[in-house]
Amino acid sequence: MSEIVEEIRAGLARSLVDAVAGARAAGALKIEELPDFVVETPREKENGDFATNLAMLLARPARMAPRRVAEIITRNLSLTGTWVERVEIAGPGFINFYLDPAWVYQVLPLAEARDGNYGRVNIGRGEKVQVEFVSANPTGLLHMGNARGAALGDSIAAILGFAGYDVTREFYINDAGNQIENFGLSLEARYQQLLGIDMPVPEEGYHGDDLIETVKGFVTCHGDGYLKSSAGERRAALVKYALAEKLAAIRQALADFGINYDVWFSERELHDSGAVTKTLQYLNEKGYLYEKEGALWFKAADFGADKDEVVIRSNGIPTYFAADIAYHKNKFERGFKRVIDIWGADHHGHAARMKGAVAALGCDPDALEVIIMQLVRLYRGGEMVRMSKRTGQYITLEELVEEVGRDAARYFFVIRSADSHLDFDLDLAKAQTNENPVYYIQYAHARICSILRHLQEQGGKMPQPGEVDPGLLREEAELALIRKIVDFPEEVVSAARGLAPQRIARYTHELAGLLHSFYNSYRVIVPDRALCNARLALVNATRITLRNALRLLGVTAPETM
RNA sequence: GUCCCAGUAGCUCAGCGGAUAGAGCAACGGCCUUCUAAGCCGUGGGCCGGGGGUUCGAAUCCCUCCUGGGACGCCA
Repeated sequence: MSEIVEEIRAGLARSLVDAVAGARAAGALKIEELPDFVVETPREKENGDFATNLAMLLARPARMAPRRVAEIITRNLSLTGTWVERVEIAGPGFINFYLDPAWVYQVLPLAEARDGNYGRVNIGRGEKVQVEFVSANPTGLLHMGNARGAALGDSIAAILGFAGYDVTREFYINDAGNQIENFGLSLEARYQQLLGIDMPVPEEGYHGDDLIETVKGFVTCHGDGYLKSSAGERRAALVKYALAEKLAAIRQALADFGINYDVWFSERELHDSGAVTKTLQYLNEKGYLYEKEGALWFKAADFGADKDEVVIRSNGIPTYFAADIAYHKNKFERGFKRVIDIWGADHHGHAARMKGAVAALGCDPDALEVIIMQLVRLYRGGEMVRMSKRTGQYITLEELVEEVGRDAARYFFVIRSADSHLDFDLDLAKAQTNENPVYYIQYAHARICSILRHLQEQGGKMPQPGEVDPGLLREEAELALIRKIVDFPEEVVSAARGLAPQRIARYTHELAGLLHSFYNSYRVIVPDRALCNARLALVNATRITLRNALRLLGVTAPETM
């Protein structure tokens, strides 16, 4: 069974195409080709259940007034065997379709039958997509930017999966390069300090207190033995130990945040396997590299970027960019048709050059989609919480989850589009009041579960599909709720197309609102057995939809609160 | 200086080519002998930053200017 709205929409579109063809054959419309029209749901329900702009688009090519075109189309329209009861021409030339109100009732048995899969669509057709997100330096703990990226990335991946894509979640471990050098120097300084030797943490190093703890652990394992080693050996040992620890901590923090990756990809391995060198060789053979001032540059500007970028420094060490090119080559070699990277706003200059590199590799640059995520600002008590990564003064993901809870954190991070700066109000996220949208939504789910529990306590049973007559649901609040449930698969499509979890976040809030409205006006468990069954089917479908939508956001749907 | 993002109700933001621009919060007034009041109902509230253009139609697309944030490294 296909999705309800889509089926009707497709049916109407077909009828419209036939109508235009008929009118053209009869000589009533003189047009060359069919414009790209839409069948959409009007905002105002007085304008029908569906509407099309077809007549307005045909007005110019047909050299006729839009309403006149609409008349011709409607006269040629065949709607037998559809839900359409009435067609009207309105406004500047819209054709509005009014359906038999019963069309929405189909969703109740559908949602119940599909259960956890209600809302699942198949626009992806099994296409392989990779979502790479967070990819934080394994030199410290996760900060708010990482946290937002985590929530966004996981939710986008979940939505794409629900929309029929074959999704791989991937974390790129930056375990090579300059910051690892700095990391080593910082660890070394802490090591010496702990053992009574004065050595400052370098200016460019990592100043967070967490490194002191890490090194304490190292000392517990290895003692002061490395004081006598060469600096290189000492740093290597410290880095190896600390990387393993930090990575484990990051993994744990993400798992506690409800996020599990399919692949953890090491940058180090790209270097060790020779992939970086090979990729550069390839680009060089193609003539996309050149030397300047002792360094090797990639001609990014030839591929639409604003400037070229260094791939090998004059000291002979490849840059992060070089490794990233090799990484993306590897991604496409693994067969991903779409590669989605989620980066912080501070990397945005890098996006055009990376796409350029993808093009230079002979891949379609549009297959790489870079989502640039704007900054997060934390507020507490109405004041902005100041943070500095350099000094290590920042709130970590663990601390955030501990303070506001996982569900609130996940929800707040996806409520805004990635494009927008996010003001995260810690007090609001913690509030157990109606101001807090997370509780509002979860409460709707818990309320339904409470009704179902109540039913059970009274010895009642959920109705079998044959025992439900949805036609009994005629109240405004009931119809609005059903209509919203019907919309869910469409929302999934929009969210997947736009890589926009905020649409789902919004949807859950609207659906919860309609449930609360209904709940306050009508009782579900009523003596009228038939009405009771219909309403049970309604709230159960709401429960399923709410739970499925929340799952896409990584937010739990509690049964009691 | 160049590039990116944003500018819509008092505040935080949706809407991104369609009909009378929406939601939450805040403000004000109501609703619990009821399946959870962490809830509901009602009331106000807007030159969609300014100016041009494209279009039958613009908050939405184009140009330009203004304001705020960010990026412009042989860091990642």
